Amino acid sequence: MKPDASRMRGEDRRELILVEATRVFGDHGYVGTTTAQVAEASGVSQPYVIRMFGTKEKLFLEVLDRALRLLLDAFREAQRDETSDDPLGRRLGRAYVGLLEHRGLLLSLMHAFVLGKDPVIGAAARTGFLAVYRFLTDDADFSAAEASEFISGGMMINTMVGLRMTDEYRTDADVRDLLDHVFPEKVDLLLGFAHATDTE
Amino acid sequence: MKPDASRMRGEDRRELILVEATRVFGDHGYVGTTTAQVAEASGVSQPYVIRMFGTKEKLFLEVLDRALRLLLDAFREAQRDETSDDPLGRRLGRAYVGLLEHRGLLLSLMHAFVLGKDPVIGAAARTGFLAVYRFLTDDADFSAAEASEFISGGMMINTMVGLRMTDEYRTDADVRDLLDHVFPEKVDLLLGFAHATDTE
DNA sequence: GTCTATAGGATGATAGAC
DNA sequence: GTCTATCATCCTATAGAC
Repeated sequence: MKPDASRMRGEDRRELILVEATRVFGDHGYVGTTTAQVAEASGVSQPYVIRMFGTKEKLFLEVLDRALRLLLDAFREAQRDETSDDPLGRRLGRAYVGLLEHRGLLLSLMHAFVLGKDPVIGAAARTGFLAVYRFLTDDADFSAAEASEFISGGMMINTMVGLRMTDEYRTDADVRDLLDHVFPEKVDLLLGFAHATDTE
Repeated sequence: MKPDASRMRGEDRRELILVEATRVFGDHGYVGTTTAQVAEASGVSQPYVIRMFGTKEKLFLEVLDRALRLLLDAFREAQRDETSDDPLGRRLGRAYVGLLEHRGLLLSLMHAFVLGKDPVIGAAARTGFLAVYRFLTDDADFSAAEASEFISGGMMINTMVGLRMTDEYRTDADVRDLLDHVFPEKVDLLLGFAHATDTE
């Protein structure tokens, strides 16, 4: 389970730390995460994390950047995919929920979205958010109303995942109702992927 | 501008601190907020904040509790209001956006929603979230789908406010599009209330 | 490249005066 | 009730050895 940071070269190790950082930031938020937590999860020393990324803030910015890249990549692939005859909106929705496989990815973004007050993180968050919006309107040809509706559903999913509704409350009838209507055809996927992962 | 904490009695001062704490927590999040910031914003000493609420965590829980109470109060009043012939959904939507008047209220809730991993805050957040959902389905007679859609719009609003889209980006055409479609009839209200307030 | 040791600065909470 | 002073802890970042 614990990643083996030894016998890895630069690029791989960097990516490993970014993966783990994404998970920890997703669990505890930007301020709530310590570089020591990221280090332990990655199997390296805390100063090494700082050495590699400069500051905790820069590390978080790289996490955000990677998250956005993976998000837009997934969207582009879903758009290209002609094997399904589902409408584009549904394909993009599936791609979005599929991102839950990358633990902490959507939640790290969400944490950034609510830190808009922060000069550095806020600016990055706004830019990233607008990039997604522009993809929907420019590349996916969504109307403004469609894009807004799609993103609303995404923010709802992020919230449900952040609340860990999928963990402890999966037996609650209200939650099942909610999940069923947030994303009917992907509840199982959502439930399967959204499990909390301890990063203590 | 700065509240005058002197010449106030227990209850008033407690409420004042809760108001200021709501604003500061909304800006910086639970972990990102220091009790010293809350104290300074309230015009009292930092140890006094701790004295009055016990711990930072308990203070935040009281902020959440108050926020939920105000939220449900606003919903109940909107439901009772028969002066408008708007449908209930629209009246509730207006009530929700009106809560932006209470600076940091929706954002403090949002910060709690993404901290579901935390044993104490997560539990409170889930309970509060479900209370809102139950109001919509039980009291407002929304279907599960309608409730989900309504809440999705709410999470979208929270995100836009958290991103401070309303502050710096109000000239951006994409943002105007977004805002126009998130809540058409209340964009002005949203823009008017959503201004960041420095709580340094 | 990666670690150990540690400095330097903040923060939540307590003690105790008034 | 409210403040000042302060402690103990934690955390980011640096220094420097290997």
